[in-house]
Amino acid sequence: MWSAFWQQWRGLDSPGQFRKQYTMLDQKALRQDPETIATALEWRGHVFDAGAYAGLEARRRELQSRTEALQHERNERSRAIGEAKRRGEDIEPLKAQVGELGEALKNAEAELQAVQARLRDIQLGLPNLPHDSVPPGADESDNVEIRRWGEQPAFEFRPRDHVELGERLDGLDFDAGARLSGSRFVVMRGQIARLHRALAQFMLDVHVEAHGYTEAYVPYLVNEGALIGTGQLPKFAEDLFATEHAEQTLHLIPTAEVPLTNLAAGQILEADALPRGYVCHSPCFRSEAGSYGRDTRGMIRQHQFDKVELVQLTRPDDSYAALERLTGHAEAVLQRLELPYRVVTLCAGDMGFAAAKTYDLEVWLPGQDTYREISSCSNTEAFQARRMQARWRNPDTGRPEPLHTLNGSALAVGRCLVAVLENNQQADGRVAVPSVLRPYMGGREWLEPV
RNA sequence: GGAGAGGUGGCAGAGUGGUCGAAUGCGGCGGACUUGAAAUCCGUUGAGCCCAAAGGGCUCCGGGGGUUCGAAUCCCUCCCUCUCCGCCA
Repeated sequence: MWSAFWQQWRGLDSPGQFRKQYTMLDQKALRQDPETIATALEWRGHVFDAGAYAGLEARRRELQSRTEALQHERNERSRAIGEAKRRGEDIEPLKAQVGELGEALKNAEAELQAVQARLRDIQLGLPNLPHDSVPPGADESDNVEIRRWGEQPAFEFRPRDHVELGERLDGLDFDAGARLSGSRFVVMRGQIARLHRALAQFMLDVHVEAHGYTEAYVPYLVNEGALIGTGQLPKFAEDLFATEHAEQTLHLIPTAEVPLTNLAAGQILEADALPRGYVCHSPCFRSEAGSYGRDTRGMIRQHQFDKVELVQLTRPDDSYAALERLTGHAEAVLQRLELPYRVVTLCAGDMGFAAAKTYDLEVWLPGQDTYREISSCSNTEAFQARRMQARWRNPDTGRPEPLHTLNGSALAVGRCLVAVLENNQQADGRVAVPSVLRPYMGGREWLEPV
């Protein structure tokens, strides 16, 4: 897998360069204070053997010094041969001397490479460090609700869930999805398909026109380099759908965050180019390995779903303010749709691999009588930026430094459709079209049972 | 898919075995000249890593491998781009 990956990653390639690349945590910190890092990682439930790492790191340092000394000697001697040759002297004795050097150098280089590969593997497997403001905890139950918005609708009847509503509206067909592709696929038709499209269009327009994001259209198949950059690989390959094409592996994107964030890969952006924001509507493909039996009913958890994704690139000192803004942009969509929701700060143990801090937006679903995740907004700080070499030129130092990347769903279109159906249902089975969506629905105010 | 050409620093573009991290031009930055600007002239201008106090060293000319004392330069292979033909939305 690795050789193919390196080949695919252009510009981020040489042995000299990959030393610093594809690490998520700061190399210097890892080197200088692995114990502290181990403690911080423990906090989010990851075991890191600091002692073993420090040992490997010491070995690397020794090997690198030795290798570079040998390279230096080779360069010197080769240069001397060149000069002797130009002067017309006999170079055979000189050549014999260097011959022995070659073997030692070859061995040193091979050893160094092996150690570097091991270090890289460890580094790539380490999750991000939680930010100081992240609450401790092991799982979902330790997440902290920080605010609620909107009123949960009071029904004078037993509210139906979206599966039932979708059936009565003749627009959600899970059987057809299963016949075509298998479980966790759905076919939408008619007024529901249109509502789905309206939601995506509406969200795009809000983010472009009101929030200033740049709209993007991206590939839905990406190479392994991109997935390493954002942190899906090497650890979470089983969550992805893979394709083989022309002897290279491409994966279906699990989120537009992957292509969008990787737009900055290998780049050095000028300070005045930040912050930069992208919005993209795309399908997302997830194998949902390990979630057997969970959310099997309805379209809460599908192999394929649409999402409008926000990505921001910021200066490091601005990323936490940007996280608040970005979360607000996602909330704005729910507010305009008049859907009740709450905001939750994920605890250290519940955060995704790349995140330093995450807010989840959970929308009220009457059919389930609970709040369900509809958006996840994260600051990954420099984690992804280091892996993909996304940098900015810091005017204070004049040097290229990793920038910060953020991402958030705004929103998951399928789950949003579910929320609209369930929250806006009437006793007679009709569903009110939120007023902001009516222009996208040909002025239509109601979805009517067929 | 077939035939051909090519991938070099922010861009353009030289370099076909040795002192090349790389000519030259443009762009950028600093300075001179100018009331200011333009023009002109001078200087400067890639990234990463190692040891480190200064300083020294290593790596990178699409990726990987090979030949060689020595590779941007030769060989193999993969990827990408362009032109023509075919096909197609």
